[in-house]
Amino acid sequence: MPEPLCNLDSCFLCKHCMSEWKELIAIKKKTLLLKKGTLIFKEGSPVEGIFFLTEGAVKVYKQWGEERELIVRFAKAGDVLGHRGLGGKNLYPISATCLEDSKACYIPNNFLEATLQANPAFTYRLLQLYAGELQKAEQRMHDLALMEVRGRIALALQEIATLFGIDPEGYISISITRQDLASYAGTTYETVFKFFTDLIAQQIITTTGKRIKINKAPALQKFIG
Amino acid sequence: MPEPLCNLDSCFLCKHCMSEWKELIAIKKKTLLLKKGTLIFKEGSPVEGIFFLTEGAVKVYKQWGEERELIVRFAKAGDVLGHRGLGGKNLYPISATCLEDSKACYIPNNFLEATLQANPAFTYRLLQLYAGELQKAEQRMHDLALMEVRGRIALALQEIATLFGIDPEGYISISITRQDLASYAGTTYETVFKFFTDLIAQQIITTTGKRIKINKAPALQKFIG
DNA sequence: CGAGTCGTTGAAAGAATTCAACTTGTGTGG
DNA sequence: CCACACAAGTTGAATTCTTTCAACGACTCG
Repeated sequence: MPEPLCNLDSCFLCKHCMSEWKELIAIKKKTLLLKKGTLIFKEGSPVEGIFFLTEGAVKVYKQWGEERELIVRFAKAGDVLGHRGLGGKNLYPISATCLEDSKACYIPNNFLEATLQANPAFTYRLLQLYAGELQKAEQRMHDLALMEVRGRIALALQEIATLFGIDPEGYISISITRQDLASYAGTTYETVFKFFTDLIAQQIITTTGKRIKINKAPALQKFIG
Repeated sequence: MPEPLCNLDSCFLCKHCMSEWKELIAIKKKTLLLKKGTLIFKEGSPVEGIFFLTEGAVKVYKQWGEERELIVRFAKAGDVLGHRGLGGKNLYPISATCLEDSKACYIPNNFLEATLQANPAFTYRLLQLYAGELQKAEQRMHDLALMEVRGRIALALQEIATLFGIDPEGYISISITRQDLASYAGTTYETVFKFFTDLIAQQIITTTGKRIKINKAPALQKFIG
């Protein structure tokens, strides 16, 4: 069996899609380069395949009216994108936009379905992935419905720090706007702002430009618990 | 091929699990009878199988503290229960309780996994089911986060009417407490109450005991739009 | 240099929850 | 059959929290 084509531990594709290796090489070689801000797919457009993100960061969100949006989740290297389109109407129920420069493999539906048939283990693994995402989605549903705003913002910070990690200086390894944070926590820009002012005053967090550092995780936790 | 064992059009099991028919008959014969109010499974307990609901109605919910809960979804005849436990830690992330007398088939994990291996079509179909539920979960996440309370209550009424149908007299075919409605809409009992008072005053809905009838669907829709 | 946008802050308005009181209904024991 | 107690249903008022609005300052781009 050939070596995996990327060094990513979490590359779903390399780890679980061994059966169609030749085609996989072809797909890997056509890795898409996506600039920060690129719209990968848009709510309502037809689904023709799914994406495996191999590098970067992406926000997955739903829009409401012209102004408001809810960020459903963030995706990082190793995550799968657009797989919700599989069942039903074959229209993307959500949009996805790059938060940083990113790389992704695009798997057209016909190849995906061939793989699903030829490789039951892959299908089963994908099933588990879905089950996990369902759990996360329902947890998040719960958080958005029952927690109060400041708790949701604190939780958002914590989750983003865990997901994208922190750099050697202690800053969260992704630059995220207050607007995106608000969209993730299901609140408004100003509310995030005022809460940040509080957090900074209490030295629970520090900001340098758009970089955020969590100084006192336990204090942050208190807003969540 | 033998005839299906239940007349349910939407019985996922009969429609998609043809490969292990003998065992299926055995399972079908052991259909569980569940009285109204029965706790089918509880958050945090180990997953040993999944349920196919063949009759009745079930609420699937998460608890928070001792008092509050969020109803994640309702399940009716034909729906699958407990399948979120598949991936990960093998602990139920949610609880499920019967809203009415119900019937369900229980599929132990070992039989389920044998079926998944022997019957790729079944696995694929399950995958699509998951994708559909993910879409619904994310839509609901969006609704809970961005809509205001009265809109969420109106939407809850609409969804429940669609899901469980209406009887010949026009009443929603399930008796649901205001508390459950509040738990589904992510709000409090009293708020549902006050909104109901409004709706009844405007003759948008009528109630007789615990039965609810929607008289003016368009007027209800206005709170949602 | 000016205009405009973005970031920041305070004050007011609005919405929902909480609290508390009151009413209705139900079941039990006399 | 009645009286009482307790639980459930119902309503109003006040508090709390969040959003919205509006204004100000800073920074950027033309």
